[in-house]
Amino acid sequence: MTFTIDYDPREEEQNRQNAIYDDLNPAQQEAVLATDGPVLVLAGAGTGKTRVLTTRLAHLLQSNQAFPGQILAVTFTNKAAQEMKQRISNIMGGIAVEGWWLGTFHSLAARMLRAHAGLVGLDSNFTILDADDQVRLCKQLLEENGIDPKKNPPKAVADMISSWKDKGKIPSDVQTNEVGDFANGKMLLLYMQYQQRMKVLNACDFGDLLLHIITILKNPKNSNVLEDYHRRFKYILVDEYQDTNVAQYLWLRLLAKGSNNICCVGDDDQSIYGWRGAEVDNILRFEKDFVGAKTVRLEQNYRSTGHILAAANSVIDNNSDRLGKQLFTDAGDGEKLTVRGLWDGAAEARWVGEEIETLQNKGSSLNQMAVLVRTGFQMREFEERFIQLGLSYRVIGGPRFYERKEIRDALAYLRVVAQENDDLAFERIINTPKRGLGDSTVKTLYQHARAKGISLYAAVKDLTQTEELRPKVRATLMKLIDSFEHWRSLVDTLDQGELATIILDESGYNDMWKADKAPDAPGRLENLKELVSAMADFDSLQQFLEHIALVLENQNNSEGEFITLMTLHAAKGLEYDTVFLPGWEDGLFPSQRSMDESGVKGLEEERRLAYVGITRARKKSFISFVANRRMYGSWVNAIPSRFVDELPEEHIEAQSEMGMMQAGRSAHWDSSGFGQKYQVKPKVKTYDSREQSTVDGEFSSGMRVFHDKFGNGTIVHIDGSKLDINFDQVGQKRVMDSFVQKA
DNA sequence: TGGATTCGCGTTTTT
DNA sequence: CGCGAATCCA
Repeated sequence: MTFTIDYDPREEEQNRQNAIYDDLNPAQQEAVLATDGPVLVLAGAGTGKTRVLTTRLAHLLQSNQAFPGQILAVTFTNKAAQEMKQRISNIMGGIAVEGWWLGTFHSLAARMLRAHAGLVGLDSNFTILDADDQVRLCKQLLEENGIDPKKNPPKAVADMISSWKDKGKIPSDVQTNEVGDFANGKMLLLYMQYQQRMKVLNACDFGDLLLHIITILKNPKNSNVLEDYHRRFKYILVDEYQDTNVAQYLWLRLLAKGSNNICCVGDDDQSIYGWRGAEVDNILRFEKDFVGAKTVRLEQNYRSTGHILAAANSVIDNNSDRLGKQLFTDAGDGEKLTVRGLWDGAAEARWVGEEIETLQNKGSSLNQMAVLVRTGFQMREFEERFIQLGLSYRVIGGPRFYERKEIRDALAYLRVVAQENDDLAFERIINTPKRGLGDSTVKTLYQHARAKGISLYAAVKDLTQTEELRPKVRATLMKLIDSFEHWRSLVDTLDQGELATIILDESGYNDMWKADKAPDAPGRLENLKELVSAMADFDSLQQFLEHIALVLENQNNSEGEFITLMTLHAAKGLEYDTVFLPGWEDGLFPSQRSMDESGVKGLEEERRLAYVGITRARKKSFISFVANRRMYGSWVNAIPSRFVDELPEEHIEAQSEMGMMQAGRSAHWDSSGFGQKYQVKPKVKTYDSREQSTVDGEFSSGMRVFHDKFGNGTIVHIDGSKLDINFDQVGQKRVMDSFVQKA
């Protein structure tokens, strides 16, 4: 494999600096130079992790300890991989480098699996299914097994299967006590059926990429394959090690057994992917599994100023489950964090907008600012405000290009061309655009396919040879098959962009949108054009399909100045001068769901997320929370996050808008500011109809308030009970009477 | 079969 | 509130 990187001589000097070891502190040097044997680098936020890993790689090459292709460098995100490639290429003088093994777990595993697909009963041109395909497949399986998809959501089934795969478990590895009574206790059966279907579809999901390759490498029959990789990889480097799951760990361990030269860099305090199967325990296991492992700690933070680091340290200190690091900085105190309470989300967005403009007026660049939210829906309010203010912004991790309906449809056509067994893709477009093939036809086709154990596409071919279908339907299907055969014959002669254009025209898909008078139809046609031009960058159709399945990137960011808007998860590994952290309300952040599902563990992971958020800032962090947040079109009364309480006063500058917060005799903010320590407990009087008496209570997070258009007659749910509430809203003040309606 | 309309429910986080 | 899915009607 070859990749070429644009070489910018202006960057050369700066990038060469990355290779100068004298410039590193002693701990960093140790991590770079200890090339023999296993090394675990426990590195805090902003301690130069990436730099150490990159320098180590460069050092291995420059000292001729390894050639390109002998180093396996695994990153967590594709972006990190690109960055690493860029930096190393610059260090090495911008040459094209042959034989690189650098990328995410999934892309590297996919590459390995293509080479050995036959060993697990797949063709090397297997399709990679995305999350949506997985869910649809699960739904089909539920229906086939007569399990109610309403009680047992297909998404939950897919999640459960994925979590087994994350743990490196094939169906026979699953213990009976792991199954539970979900899906009528048939989860294991569903998992087996799911895997069978994947073989028929000649497909893999994300988890399979790793799982299959582990299965292959573990099997003594394939010892030659494993030995081959052992010979090949002299050094293994892993970034963001705290986020590896068990499957990834097993994969690494198998590959590292050869040379025993493995270097993992991670920070247990930044482990934020537990919900996806990441295990911090992998760090602990490392020292047990790789005997004689050297552990290096990086504790000097070069990113943030004193107050920011102290606040972050103090928050993370509330976690009990830590390996323990104490970060320090020489950068001076800098500015205190600003903590602000506001009335509602709109006010919060207005305030953030003001602060941004103030910073801009002082000469700060938008490129050095970011707004980091807990969940995606929080973004909307900021976008609206930024548009009003004319602030350029960019959203990372929002609705993705490749998840748009029109793009997925177009891809489905291409997938069927590339691989005719891809039932999920075929089903998606069999009647798109409308061809008069309805549910009942598809059902007949599926019945035939199931009965004969063949794919949907093959079933169509079969049935069009018989008299079973209505003549009109039969003719339509024959035409469709002919089209696909035709397009497939063009794969080798046309480039994939041209092919896509032909398919979109001949299938009538473009026409469908041209005829559509919906306001978003022209935009969809634009997106399709964009898709075609994006395809030009790839060597083959299959390569393109694999790229989009694994590398779900957003459109590349244009030139100019933008403030970045993204989730805390997406902010991993990034840094900005100024960071805004809105929505610090209990239930939102920490997320209620995380706490309900995982208890203290969940809470600690949320706290690590807070730690990640604060430590993204070099110079200044703004934290905010609101009293009222709109969710699902109704209002939720919120109380400040417990993480706000955990910020030490000496590092904080607290602001409040008490005039706005004061609220009659019920829901109110403590007028002494943030109460004892920022905590604010709105109070509510309730009338309990069973007790026939009035009770004083506190608003808790998660209570839902449904306003009618007058602001009255609203309902609050607490643990299933309902309250009717009357609001008198005068200006910003509100008075609330409540009584229990039903318990 | 397809279009129109109502219904019901959701929002963590993502490779 | 807003979207996809189920349901209803031509």
